[in-house]
Amino acid sequence: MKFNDKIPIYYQIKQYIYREIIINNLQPGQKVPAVRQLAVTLTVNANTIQRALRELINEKVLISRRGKGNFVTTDAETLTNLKRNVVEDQVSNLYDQLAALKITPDEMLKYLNNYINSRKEVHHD
Amino acid sequence: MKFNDKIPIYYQIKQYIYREIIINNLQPGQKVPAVRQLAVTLTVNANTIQRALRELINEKVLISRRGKGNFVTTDAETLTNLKRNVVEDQVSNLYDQLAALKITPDEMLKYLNNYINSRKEVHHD
DNA sequence: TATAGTGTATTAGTAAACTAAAACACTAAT
DNA sequence: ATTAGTGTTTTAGTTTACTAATACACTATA
Repeated sequence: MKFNDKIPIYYQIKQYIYREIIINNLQPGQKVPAVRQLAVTLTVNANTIQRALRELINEKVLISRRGKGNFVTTDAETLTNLKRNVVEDQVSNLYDQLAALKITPDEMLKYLNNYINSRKEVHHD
Repeated sequence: MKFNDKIPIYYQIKQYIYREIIINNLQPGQKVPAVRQLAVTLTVNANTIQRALRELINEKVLISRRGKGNFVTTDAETLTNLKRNVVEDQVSNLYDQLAALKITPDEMLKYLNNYINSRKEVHHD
């Protein structure tokens, strides 16, 4: 996996697992790959995986069962909040960044429409 | 200044100076505050400021004159590219992040319209 | 020429992230 | 009981970012 060297790897792994849950590659109650397996797959040290998982467990997104594995929560509220928070954090972050460039909301909408529509045209695959 | 502890401070300072130039708080040819002054203003070490400035100088966004100061470039192309790149990087980054969540372009537009319009209503100041 | 204000470079020490290797705790299956 | 597969913890060493303090190079000016 390709990581951004400006952001801690463990943090990017957290976000990766958020995404896998949100798009249902990891379903509620499903077992997450073993720590050592993830370390191989993502080509990082097992301790770095463990650090990401520890935080996800603290956040109740994953449930740890010693000797068995780590499992995606089945709590509906946690899962709902997860998707909402991840999307909203990214959108609000963009909004704040563009606002800091003194771009008005109307200009943002115009620009985003142009950008996204141009990407749609390109995506004729 | 408040920094994101997940991203190197020198890198956030680069982005801060990009912004100051884009919104014309720092105009073409204008002198940037002195290294030691910026260190005080942003409450970081002077070496950290210097590292950010070094990269900006390498990128030709700033021009260094020893004994005099650092100055914003007057090169029109560099300045034009600066604004275009900063905005486009942020927008394309959001697009990619939302696409990774399997959100379609149409859904993005719908969501962004809702979000930005809701922010407009709030901003009755 | 001396001084103050610049940018630049060097040396040293600290903290966080990452890697590596090993040990420990628990579970399931043979 | 033993073994393999899990999660968890610990100890150690490296690298990067950051801070701190100092010195050096250049410019303008009193």
